[in-house]
Amino acid sequence: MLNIYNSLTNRKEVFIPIEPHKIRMYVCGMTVYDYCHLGHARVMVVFDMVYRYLQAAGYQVTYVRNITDIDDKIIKRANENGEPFQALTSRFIDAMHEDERALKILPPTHEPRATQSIAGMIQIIETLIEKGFAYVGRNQDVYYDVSQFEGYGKLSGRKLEDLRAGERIAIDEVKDDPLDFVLWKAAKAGEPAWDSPWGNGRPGWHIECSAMSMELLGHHFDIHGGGHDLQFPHHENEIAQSEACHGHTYVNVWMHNGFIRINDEKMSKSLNNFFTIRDVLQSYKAEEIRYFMLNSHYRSPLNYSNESLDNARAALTRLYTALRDLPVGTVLARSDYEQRFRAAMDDDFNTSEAISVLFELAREINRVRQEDLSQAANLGATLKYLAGILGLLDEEAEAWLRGGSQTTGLSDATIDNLIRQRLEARTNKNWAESDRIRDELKAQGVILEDKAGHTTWRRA
RNA sequence: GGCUGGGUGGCAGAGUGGUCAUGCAGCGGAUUGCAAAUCCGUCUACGCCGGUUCGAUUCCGACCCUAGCCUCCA
Repeated sequence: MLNIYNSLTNRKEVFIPIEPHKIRMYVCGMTVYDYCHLGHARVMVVFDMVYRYLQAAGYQVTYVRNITDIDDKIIKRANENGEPFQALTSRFIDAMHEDERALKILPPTHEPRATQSIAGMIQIIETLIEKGFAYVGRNQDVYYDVSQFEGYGKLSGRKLEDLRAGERIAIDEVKDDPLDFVLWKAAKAGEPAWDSPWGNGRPGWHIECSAMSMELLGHHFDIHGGGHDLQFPHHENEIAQSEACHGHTYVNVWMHNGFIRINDEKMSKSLNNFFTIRDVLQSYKAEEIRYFMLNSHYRSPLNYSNESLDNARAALTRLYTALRDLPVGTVLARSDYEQRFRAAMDDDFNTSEAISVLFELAREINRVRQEDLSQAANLGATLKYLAGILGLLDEEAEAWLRGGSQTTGLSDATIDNLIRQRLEARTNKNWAESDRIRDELKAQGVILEDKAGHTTWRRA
């Protein structure tokens, strides 16, 4: 039985889909004006893991992850670059897809863009105005009237008076209440704009997700996810808009992933302490990034450091080493390993515990491979199968181990050649020469392992 | 100030009212020409102070420290 922690109720709940065997899930994606950083990578990886596991658990999942391709930052950046905003966004959408492919992120079922749902947004705003939840402000922007929505604050656990008492609420003459948020922004000269009943303008940030999710998933769906920082105000506002518009529950389960940190501080654009995915891919394999993220629970903060990535590399090396040289096997049906793996995943996606099962499989493979190779192969198939649910261990073991972090100066052919020379020395019991060659390779980041009849190698 | 979280062994990171997380590192052994890899064994824990309990790292309360949100942010 699957349990998911629901940010709306602050506790784990038994998950019951609205329609049996089907799940409709929406995740807030990127605003595309720059390269994705590790924080974005975490959202991608976490919800990719969720998507994969829900499917492995037998659900038919419709997964929507949007792209925000119009907003103030995009306009600003496009102006700085002196290019149309569409040129900017399409470039970074391509870059994002490249990063996702590297990280083995499965494409969502739908990937809608804000600019393609303007009509839907206008429709919602019109309904909100009709129902008295929205008004045109003194600057021609359209605002949501927070005081009209009874449940405002239920997701983030805030009360309106607490919010008003907040230190950072600025007085704003154009709104009735400083907490009211913008649904539609009137365009200034030269800004991208769409025609609307309130004049030329563009959507506010929150409305796009209400419109896109509604178009693709209906007015009521199962899971809505995103980074923890979106809980307030973004998701709170989404609930306010959608539920005021349709008059019933918008989403059953809200999921929020924790942040990536640098030196115990949130990684973010505003703090300028971020690493882009492509930065990190210079020194580490994508799978190492993925493992690093999955090794801790999705709601925990995750401190980024080279040590953590090195750790991930060592862990993956151990798993791939167990898989190396195994014949093809059959996945063990209903094994104790699989049951414990699923039990861990059913407990709010406890990937850390699920991964520990992978290591137990690896140990068992190593234990039995001498006496019972076919059993080892079956265990190996089981290991690959379970790891696959997390999007791990998808590579061929030998290739992964030889791949290393980055290509060393030595070519595979050179390495093989040196190994041949060393083999000759060993046949003649010329240990000094044999060790010299091994040290030489080690200095180049190549580690040798002498087996019964042959020598294998891997890059450190 | 309001609201959420978190403090676990050398490091990373799960979890539990009374037997093991797991990975890396350390130590001892097996194996090896020596290594590497692997296997077996093994050591360093649960912020602080009280309470509940036969027993608490795990439940309750206070305290200290720390992160996040309250402004764009994954």
